Amino acid sequence: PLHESAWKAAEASAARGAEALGRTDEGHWYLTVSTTRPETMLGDTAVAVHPDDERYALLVGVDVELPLTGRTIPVISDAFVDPDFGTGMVKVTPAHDPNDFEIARRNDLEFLDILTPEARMSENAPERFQGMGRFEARKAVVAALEAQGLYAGEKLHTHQVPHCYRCGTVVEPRLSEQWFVRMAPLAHPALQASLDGTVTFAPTRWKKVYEDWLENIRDWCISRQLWWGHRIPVWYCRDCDEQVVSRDDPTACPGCGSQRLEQDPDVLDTWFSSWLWPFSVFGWPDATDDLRAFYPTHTLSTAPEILFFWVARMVMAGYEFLGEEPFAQVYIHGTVRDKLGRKMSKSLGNGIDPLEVVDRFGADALRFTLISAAGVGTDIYLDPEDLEASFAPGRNFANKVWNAGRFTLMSLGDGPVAPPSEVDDDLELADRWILSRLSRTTAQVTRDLERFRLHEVAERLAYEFFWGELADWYLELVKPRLRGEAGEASRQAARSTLVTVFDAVCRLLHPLVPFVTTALWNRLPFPEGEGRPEDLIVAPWPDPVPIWENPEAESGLAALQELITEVRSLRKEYGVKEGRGISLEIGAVPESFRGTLDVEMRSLQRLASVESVAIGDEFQGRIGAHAVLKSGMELFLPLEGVIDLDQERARLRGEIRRLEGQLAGAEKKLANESFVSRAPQEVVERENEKARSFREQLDKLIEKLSDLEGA
RNA sequence: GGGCGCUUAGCUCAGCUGGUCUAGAGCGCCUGCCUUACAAGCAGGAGGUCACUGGUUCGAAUCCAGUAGCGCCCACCA
Repeated sequence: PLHESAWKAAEASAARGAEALGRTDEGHWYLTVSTTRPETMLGDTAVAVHPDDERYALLVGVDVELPLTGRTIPVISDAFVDPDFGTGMVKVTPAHDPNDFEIARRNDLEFLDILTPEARMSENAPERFQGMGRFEARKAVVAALEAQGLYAGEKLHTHQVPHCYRCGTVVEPRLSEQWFVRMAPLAHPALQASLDGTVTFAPTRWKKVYEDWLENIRDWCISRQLWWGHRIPVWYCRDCDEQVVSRDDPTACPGCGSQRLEQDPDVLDTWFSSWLWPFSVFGWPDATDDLRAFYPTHTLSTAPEILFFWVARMVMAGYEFLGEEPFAQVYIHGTVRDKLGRKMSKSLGNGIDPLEVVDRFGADALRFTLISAAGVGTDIYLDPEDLEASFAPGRNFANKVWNAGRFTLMSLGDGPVAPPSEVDDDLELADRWILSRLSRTTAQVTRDLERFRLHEVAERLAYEFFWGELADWYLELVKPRLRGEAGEASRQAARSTLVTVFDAVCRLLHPLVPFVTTALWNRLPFPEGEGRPEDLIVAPWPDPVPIWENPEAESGLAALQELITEVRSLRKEYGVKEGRGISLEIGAVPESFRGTLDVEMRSLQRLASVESVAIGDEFQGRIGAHAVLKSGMELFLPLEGVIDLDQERARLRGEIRRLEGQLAGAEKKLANESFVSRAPQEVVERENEKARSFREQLDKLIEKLSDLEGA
């Protein structure tokens, strides 16, 4: 209800479309406001409108009677109010709403706390409501308004209310006294550290998030009403106004000498101790050796949701207490989520028990799986219901390392191992190849680790290098040599190479699969005269060895692989049983591959499972499987009686179609004037080379096909 | 409401400075193998209009804009 003195203004306002205004049958003016929490009206100390809202301009400053309370409160204006929401008029409850609290501070309003800590109506509420719970009071207030004919009705309004993260109870804001830390002076150096690159973030997008928060820094409430924690070191004197802040428990008030001191019942926010972590773990505030040796640290690895709570505050504390940043890099890893995208958490109970994973798949499998899933800036989705799907690959890899390691140790035997430099002259293609691959892999993996590209490390080092190159090819290639079948010099060269490579790969893999690599490395013989580090975990990280990098060995072995793979593929295509010995004929051998072929003849026979290999080009008119490799090399498997000619023709046609497509693509590019003139020379050259190779293969295949058409 | 991210094979995801990408891996699937390191394995295979539309460029999964869908974080209007 409005005081009669304001009725004139009300009438004028109503003419301007003031929606909140109404009039009783008796002609009394009143205001209607809406709320989702009717009981809070008992604590209202104003009604607010927007300063630019013409409809209500005349009413600002008038008094209204607040029903049920006997109190009179003013209409005020504040920019917070949204004129387009509801009637454009808001009730203001400073003690029980954060926004209203701010409005009250700006407008010098009263604060009336009508709730007890237990969320019952306090002595500040009208007597008839005192002691009621808030929900009970809500009903009672509505009923009381209704009884007085002051209730305008209700309307559905969907909004979100804060709930306790543990018990789900609706949280009511309530005025209280808390300790705060003034943050602006602390934030400044922490912001500067990011701006000037002293502290960097990976992925880089977190840099902006960090800086935005510090630029809009708010004071930090450090009081917590919890049972556990560091108690706030403040004592209040019961006999005077003195407050004592002290490290030691004071016994008497320094102001009046009273002994009646009472410590603040609250405890400190957990982060108030956690932000000291980078140096408190080293014994700070004592100037310990550890602190000198290890502070500042290098990289902090942490989760995105505590970037502000913890990371930013550690940087602040670092500068504040030690004058130096606590770490140079912050790596923000992904969050592990369940199938529905929910963060795995104890309270949701949607997590995976790491101990169960360790039990079923092994600790290395757990670690490896998470690393191989850790794409930069991406979350990790795992299905708690299907651990097999998530962790089997990790277990399989660890198992592979174990088996390859067992084989390595067994094959090396006991004799002394020569350092690689001493067997240099005896190194064979496979040795030179794997050393070359090792050096390149080392360089790549080191770079990937430095850039936190952990999943790339898993892919390149574990799958491509260890499994795909070392286990699948090198170990297979050197088996006979390790058995001594190619002579002692060859055996020693292979042993030396294998020890070198296995030692290095254990060091590289150690961060991914620490347990299995340690178990193997401890038993790995070391070359004569080479010092053995104390333990794998402290063994120096391998460096790339540029003199090992050997493009000829790599291309030679690649050609050998292609040859072997093609033979295997053809055998399979025509269902040639494992046991059945067949012969292989190779033609058009490139000059550069002749030497390799001679030397690796045995490897070829063994790995392609062919009984004999002949070099020649008398394939014309003969029945069998034909193929042409990238280098133009031709191969022929005489399979008369086994091969189905229709199938062979179809296969050749398929090959021809594939090559024609590739050739067409390359030729189209090369026919494009602007490609030839604008693309870098080497790109054009490469395209030319591709086209040439496609054409050569194509010509040969077409010839073979036409050869068969007549048969 | 503000900010950010994602969309590529049946599934989970790589693909960095545009050109070896007619696009890879693991799992799953098909075929053949218990080959004295490994069947949790070996060998061979099938499977993709790179969400859509437009733009930039000699050239786009990749860069830009828009659209659709999915998701995360922060704030929260009585």
